[in-house]
Amino acid sequence: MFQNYLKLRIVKILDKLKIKYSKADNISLKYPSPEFGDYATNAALVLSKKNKIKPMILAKRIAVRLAKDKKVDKVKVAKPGFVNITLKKKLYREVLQTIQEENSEFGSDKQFGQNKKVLVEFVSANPTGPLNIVNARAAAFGDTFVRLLKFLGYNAYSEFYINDAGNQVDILVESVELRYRQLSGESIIYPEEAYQGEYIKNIALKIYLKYGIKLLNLSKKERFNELLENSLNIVLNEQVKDLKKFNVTFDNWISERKLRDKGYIEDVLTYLAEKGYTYEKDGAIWFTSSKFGDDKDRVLMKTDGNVTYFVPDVAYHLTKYERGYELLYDLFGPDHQGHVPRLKAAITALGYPADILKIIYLQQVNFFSKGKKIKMSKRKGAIYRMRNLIEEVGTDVARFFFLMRRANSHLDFDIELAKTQSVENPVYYVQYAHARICSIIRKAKMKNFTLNKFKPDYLQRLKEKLEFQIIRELSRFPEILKIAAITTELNILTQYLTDLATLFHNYYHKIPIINSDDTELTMARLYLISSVKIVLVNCLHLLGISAPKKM
RNA sequence: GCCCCAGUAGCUCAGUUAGGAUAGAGCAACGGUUUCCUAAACCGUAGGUCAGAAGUUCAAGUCUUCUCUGGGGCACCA
Repeated sequence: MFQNYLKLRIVKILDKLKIKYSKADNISLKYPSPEFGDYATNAALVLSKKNKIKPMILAKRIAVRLAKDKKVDKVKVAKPGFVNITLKKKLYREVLQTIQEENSEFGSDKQFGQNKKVLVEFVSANPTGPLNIVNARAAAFGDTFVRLLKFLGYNAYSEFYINDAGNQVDILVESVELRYRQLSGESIIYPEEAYQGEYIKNIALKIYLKYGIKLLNLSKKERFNELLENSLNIVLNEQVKDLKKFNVTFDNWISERKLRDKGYIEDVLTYLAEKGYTYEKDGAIWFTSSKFGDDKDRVLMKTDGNVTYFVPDVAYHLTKYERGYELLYDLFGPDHQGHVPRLKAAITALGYPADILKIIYLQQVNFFSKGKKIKMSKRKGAIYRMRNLIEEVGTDVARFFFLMRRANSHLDFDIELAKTQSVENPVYYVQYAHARICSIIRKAKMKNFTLNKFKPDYLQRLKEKLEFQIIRELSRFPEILKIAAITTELNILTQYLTDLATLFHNYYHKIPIINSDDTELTMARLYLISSVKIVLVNCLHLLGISAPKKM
């Protein structure tokens, strides 16, 4: 909370001392280990050479001035030239008051995002079957990321792109038709190329219950369209249901079919051709993507007259630009990485800035059950459904597990571990900290301690080292959120929660919070732990995880 | 062959917009804590050539180059 303030102070001091500095010097202001103080800066180390002053001497000069600041308690200079800053205890108390006043808004900073219009696209699964556990990681990550951006003052939207056109959809309809015919009494050998999953039978059954054998009387084209509409609806509804169970909602749904109907495909082909970025070879139409940083040129239209998957995707991304977003995030699996250079090439070719498109790669998730890796193949119907995962381990646990690791790391998800409700499971650890605080507050109420009678002066009674450590951790929350948003490393949030929970559990064991003989001290401590509660709740909420009052 | 990601304790992983001080957690191992607000917890001990090498720097797990190992990607599939 005080980082900005101290940064400005240091800059002012450097000016006064006539010390040369620039942004490139990377002056840091970090949280050192507690023994050194609250903040530490390397300014003297970084600037000594440029200004021809020994680091220790420069550090001392900075320290002397900094010590006079009204928020600073003491400043110490250490070994090579660090300046360690300790803030006044009064500020610690103000942190708690800020948290209580801002409550569910604590940590938010509407200035930070400057209302920038941001789009985050994720999941975007084919509507050819239920969502699987690979989609689940993207769902957890994307949803949390959007919540975070919104909290930080971005005008952020989540979007699901429905790939409801092309080959796979045709196979879906054909598969459903065969199952439908089987239900109608025809004896049909179900081919291997068709989708094998049980869900195809369910779709066919639903359609059969709705229409009976009526569809068989329709023309081939009409039947296809009926089956298509119905199948897509059923599958999409199921996907939405699963996402809802996973606490994931989307602001926008975009249909590829509708983009095609509106003529966006032809537009892309025309634009590229007009600019001279296409040519014909071997009966296909190619895009000169190699001119824009791609390895080689890519086919836009195949010899059979159909466009490749690439074209509607470009069309779709164009709409993102046309809709006025200033920052775009795509969450992709590792299998899409080869696809990105050509996408960016097309965007550049069409005159849009490709650099505002940020790709976040979510590495593969390996699921283990009883030490064995679970294998999946959609075609064979051997999928591990997102719904099954939610039913097995619960939304809270699943979301937390997905967000424990960096996006760039492969994730080993141990189902058995996730199911255990014990120490090993970090989710329970964090939630339990919250439940425990609620329990203490309940207990306190029974003994007639409520915060209604609280007075700020009572906070002066907080003197324990651990209490200051906790407040220090709480004061970091707003900065933690910003770092997470900028780096797109959401594991910082789960990490933070675990750290805060540890501090609290620790405190609980060492220091009795309710002390019937000392009302003021009890009040102060209740105020402290209810502040911890607020931060836990706010952070859990960003992660889409519940904060139970009892466990 | 080319491109992307990873390699840190026995295991799973952190190590932060920006290179800083003695590299941290959890699990597993070993030892301890229960008249007390939830033991779903807490405390302590042990555990490391940060894959390897060279370089840049006052300072490298972090940056650069090379090598090794693992995963993924290199379609007129989506």
